Amino acid sequence: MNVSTKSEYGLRALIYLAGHSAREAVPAREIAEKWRVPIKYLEQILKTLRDGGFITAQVGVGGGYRLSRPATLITAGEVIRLLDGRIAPMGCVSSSHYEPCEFEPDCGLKTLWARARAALVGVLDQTTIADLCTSADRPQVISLKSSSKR
Amino acid sequence: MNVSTKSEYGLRALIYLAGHSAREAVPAREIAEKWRVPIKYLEQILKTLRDGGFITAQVGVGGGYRLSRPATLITAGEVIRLLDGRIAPMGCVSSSHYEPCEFEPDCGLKTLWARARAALVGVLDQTTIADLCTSADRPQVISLKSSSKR
DNA sequence: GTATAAGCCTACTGACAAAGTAGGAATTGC
DNA sequence: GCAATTCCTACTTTGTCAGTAGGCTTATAC
Repeated sequence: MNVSTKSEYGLRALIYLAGHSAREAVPAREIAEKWRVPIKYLEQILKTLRDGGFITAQVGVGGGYRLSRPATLITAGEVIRLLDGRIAPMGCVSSSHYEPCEFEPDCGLKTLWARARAALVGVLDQTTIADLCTSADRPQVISLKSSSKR
Repeated sequence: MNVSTKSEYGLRALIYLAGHSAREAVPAREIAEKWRVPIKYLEQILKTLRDGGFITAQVGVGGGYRLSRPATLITAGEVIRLLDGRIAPMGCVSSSHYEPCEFEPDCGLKTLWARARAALVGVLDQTTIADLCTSADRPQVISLKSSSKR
């Protein structure tokens, strides 16, 4: 029942980006220093987030990352699914990564896992990055108008 | 976000025991065959469950295990805590295995983890072994009030 | 057109925990 | 005495997580 550091760092990075204007590119180095994460590791995570469509990257001097959607439209659940692979406690009740169980349909545990999953997903898919910013020490989220990035 | 096989096998074992009278000792071998679990591994799990007070063991010919409490009074949460160690997604929101986070109290994620934990615990601590028996193919639990929905 | 600051890409590695294996000792019933 | 059972402890295997490492590519400033 653990969340990986990937998800943790990924969410932190998004929270940090949400505290900056979408006009401003934030370099990975800055995020890494803020949260004391190894930069090379963070780079990998940011790459995944980019491939997942959460952020856009700008190469070169003065480059960096920015959110590609408003923070209100990014849920924790999406991010965790991307970085951790699955939210459900067992594969047999996962929608994104379903794996049948040997004892289906008579496995007494399926009900339990299904309820647990539903409870978890309910929270994670309903909490957005913006929600998380209000409780952090970061400056409040700057309201992002859809700046029509690619 | 995964439940270990220990918890899985442990819960299965308890479900199986719940399908038998408390007067009847069920040998580990029988449980192992039923659920196709390596018996030596199951033995370790049963030992932990015994130490945890969920079952009692009887050594010798005709011996085996039986529940030491009614199935309605054993929750999945207790069992998972015993076998897996912790339910919360992060140590910083665990009551049983609390571990402070480097960024407290300004870590924006704590709220999220706390909500996720509450949702999970709500399900796991409210589902009993008896609830799980009603959906399994095993004989119904003796004198069980059915409360499962959905 | 070169220096520099960024991201991009892929491979490798060390540590740890999960999942099992193994072997026998102790206990009990027939 | 023998067989069935639990009890106990140590060992092993395997896979994943959490990084490390090193170089490549792209963009900007001068």
